[in-house]
Amino acid sequence: MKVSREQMAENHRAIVEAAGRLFRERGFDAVTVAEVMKAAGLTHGGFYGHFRSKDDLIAKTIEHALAQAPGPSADLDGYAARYLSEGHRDDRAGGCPTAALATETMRQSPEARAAMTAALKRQIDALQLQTPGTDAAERRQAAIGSWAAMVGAIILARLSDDPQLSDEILRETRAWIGEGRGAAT
Amino acid sequence: MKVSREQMAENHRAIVEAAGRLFRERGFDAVTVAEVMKAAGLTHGGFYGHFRSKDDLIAKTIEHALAQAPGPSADLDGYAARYLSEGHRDDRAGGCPTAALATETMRQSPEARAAMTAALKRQIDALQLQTPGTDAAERRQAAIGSWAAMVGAIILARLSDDPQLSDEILRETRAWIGEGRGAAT
DNA sequence: TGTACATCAGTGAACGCGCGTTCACTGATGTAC
DNA sequence: TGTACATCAGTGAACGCGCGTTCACTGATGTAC
Repeated sequence: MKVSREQMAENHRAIVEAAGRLFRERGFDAVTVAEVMKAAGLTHGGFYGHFRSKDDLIAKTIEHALAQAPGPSADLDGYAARYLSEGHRDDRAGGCPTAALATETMRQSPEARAAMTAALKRQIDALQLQTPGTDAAERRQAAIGSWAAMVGAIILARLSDDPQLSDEILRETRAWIGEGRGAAT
Repeated sequence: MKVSREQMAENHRAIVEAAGRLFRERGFDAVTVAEVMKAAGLTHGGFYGHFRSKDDLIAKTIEHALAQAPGPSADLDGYAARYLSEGHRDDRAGGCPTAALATETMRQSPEARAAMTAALKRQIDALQLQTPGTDAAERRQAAIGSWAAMVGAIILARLSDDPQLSDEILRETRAWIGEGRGAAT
């Protein structure tokens, strides 16, 4: 059952996309190659025509998901409001790859970790551009600090089995970031 | 080879302690029951005399590790300086259980998640007490915001394969948290 | 206090299941003429 | 443009390894007398 070149490219994309959602939702280890293939509408045997190994899929999936993730195009507060929304918290499968997979990626292949680091640098640079203020060092500090707070808050909000606490973490971190940090110095 | 009651209690403690270090270092899935028992100086067969299952061990280990973790006894800045130190970043096995295991614990048993949530509440309350300011709501906001930033920064610093970026994240987040947040309002 | 024996914590071989990976096969694609 | 055939993407059965879990056994503990 050979398929056309276009169909094969489309299948490849479907595999990476399905893996991206499943990995973010359940983690690398809990998702099987067969599950990913099934979610992509294929059978598990064809997997090795697309990837060298599950580790290879993981690395490629991380790169793809990070490339897809929307960067901060609005102002810092607007971005934080979207990032720290209940909608984002509840959409782990479609949300920020860093928040969903950072801890596990540390222990993956060097390629996977390098892709995450590169995305982290891009994110900090992009946030710095959206941060108000004239002093570049000060804006970089605010970019790093607020990115750390956003990632930490989403993780803690998802962790909490108490919905009120979860909402509070999002709300208060949003307010804390927007509190005119730079204005204090 | 029956052992004395004291020895058995000591063995139990050794298992939980070894599991705590191994889980924080490599994650729940990558650590085998046999490895934990070996690290505790025992053989794998005896495991089920101490725990009902690996999941049971995970829940008990999380509770134990969280109970052991030192809370913020100093002022907020002093605590942040220790938490965001290079030493803590490099000691994943002995460091903060939340930073090491939060993402994976979300998908574990309800007991494990509940233990993490309880620890999160305790941590926020304790941080609030160490936060300067008179307005309680404002201090709680600072406690939540800075805890999110601390957890996020340690995770991002550990993720980065670029040592300079990693150091910078710790340093700038420390400075950002200490920037006299409360004084701005 | 000393002795006999029941208990039971720990041992290590074995089991069974699940998952990553392989492979012989199928049949649609796409190229050569 | 139409036809014959080589290619090769996808299929699904099978393999083998590793890990959680079980179990018959061992021998030290600790209790009954």
